[in-house]
Amino acid sequence: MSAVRVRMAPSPTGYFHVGSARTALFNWLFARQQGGQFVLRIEDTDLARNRADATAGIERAMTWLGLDWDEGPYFQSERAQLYEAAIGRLLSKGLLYACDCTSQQVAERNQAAGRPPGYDGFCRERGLEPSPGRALRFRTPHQGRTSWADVVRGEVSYDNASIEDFAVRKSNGQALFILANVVDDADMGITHVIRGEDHVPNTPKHILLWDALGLGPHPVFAHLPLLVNAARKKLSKRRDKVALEDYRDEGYLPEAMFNYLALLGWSPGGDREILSREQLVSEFRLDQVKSSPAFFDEQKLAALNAEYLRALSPSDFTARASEWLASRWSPIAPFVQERARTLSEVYSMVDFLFLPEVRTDPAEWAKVRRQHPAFVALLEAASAGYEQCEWEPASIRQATQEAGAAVGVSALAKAQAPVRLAVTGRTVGPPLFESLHLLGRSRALARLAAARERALREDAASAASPPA
RNA sequence: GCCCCCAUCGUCUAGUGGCCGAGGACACCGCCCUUUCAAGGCGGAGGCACGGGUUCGAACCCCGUUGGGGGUGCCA
Repeated sequence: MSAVRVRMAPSPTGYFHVGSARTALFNWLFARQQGGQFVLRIEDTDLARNRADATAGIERAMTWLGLDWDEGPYFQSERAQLYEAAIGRLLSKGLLYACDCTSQQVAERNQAAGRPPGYDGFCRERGLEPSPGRALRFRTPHQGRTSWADVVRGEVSYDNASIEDFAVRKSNGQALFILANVVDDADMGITHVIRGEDHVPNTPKHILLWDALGLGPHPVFAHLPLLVNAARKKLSKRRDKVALEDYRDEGYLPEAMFNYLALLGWSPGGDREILSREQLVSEFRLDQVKSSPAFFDEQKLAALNAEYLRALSPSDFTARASEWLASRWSPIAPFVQERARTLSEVYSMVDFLFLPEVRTDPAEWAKVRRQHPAFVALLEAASAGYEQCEWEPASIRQATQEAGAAVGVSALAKAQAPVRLAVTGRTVGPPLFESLHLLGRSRALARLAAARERALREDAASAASPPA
């Protein structure tokens, strides 16, 4: 009886997707309940899209959720020799062949022949020598079927003839995910591969490679249902709010998120929904996970979060809320410290970070408008610059300076005043560029637009009824 | 196009052949409580995609249809 070993294998894309969080959670629950190990492995075979700071983000997010790992993180980028050894073995068995087709050539041949997309096996019998500049492809068998008993979906089966000769090594010599994944799962003794449904089509390839490498019995596969948006499409970074840290920043409690995620695709049965971490560990059943996609419903998450909030003692609630509040403004705390004479003044210097819309003193508004004839033009120029620039204090400063110059305001100080009023509602406060940075681009732009409209409305009104 | 998968209220789900005249939760509506708003209590509307089988009996099993999704990269 071998102990359960599962793994979470994210690619370092710069943020931790809620779908990844759910996958990580189910792996973690299964490992903890079975008394097994949970391994963290970073799938960074594609150096081109690797982000140096991404791993830290993944670790931070998992730690926030309370998912601790027993081993790792391992990095595929440091394990290339292992993949090379596996490639050597496959090569010696004649299971790999070199290919110098470009994807464009493949596409053109397919189109010309009226074939569906996918590699056409052009080099399969050409006998090309493996060499730099040539990719290596797996010689997929043309007969037979590849199937497995998926823990959540039951028997899944593919006709081998429908599986293309997929690449395992790029022409630049780098091993591909599909190969690295199999080699690592074997090397790390992974017993259960629990991952998203989007990996189902990869699974027959994994099994084929696994067997070709003679790695013994393959792991048990469990493909979790996808998390979808309101349109029932896979959650994606472009369309949807998918970064776990965004939910954290908006004040969701990790224990509520933990509980909610556990309910996506699984249920304890009966009427219960609020379950502690311990209850989830003991009651979770991998083989009861549903196979249909689940909508990530923030409204329901919020309701659950509210229940967790109410369940806190008043002192715990105060502590958690204070901690969150502090985390929101602490990046500019040193600047506030220099300017505040009393603690009570701190509030008026940071309130713009918390208010949904700025509150502007009418007298200050009037004063700034009087002193800055180019008010509207400046806001417009600043908005245009802010949309383009990198969202860092130095770049924001430069964009502001350029916006000022564009409307004939050469002094940076003069260019700042209208922006500050629009964005913070005040004429004094912590340094503007740090404040903007912390506020975030979208909120900053929205406030600039609101102030501009207000000014235009006033101008229109005064033009309609000129003062006597 | 081809391959694979999925299908219970708007949403997350309970349901594994009789306990289902289908239960809970979120959202929605109404009432109560209440100085307000929440919270809480009570009630309401709302679903087994469709068609064939199998069976004494089907939300549950089988087949088909329809609808939806995933994949189809020298990405992961």
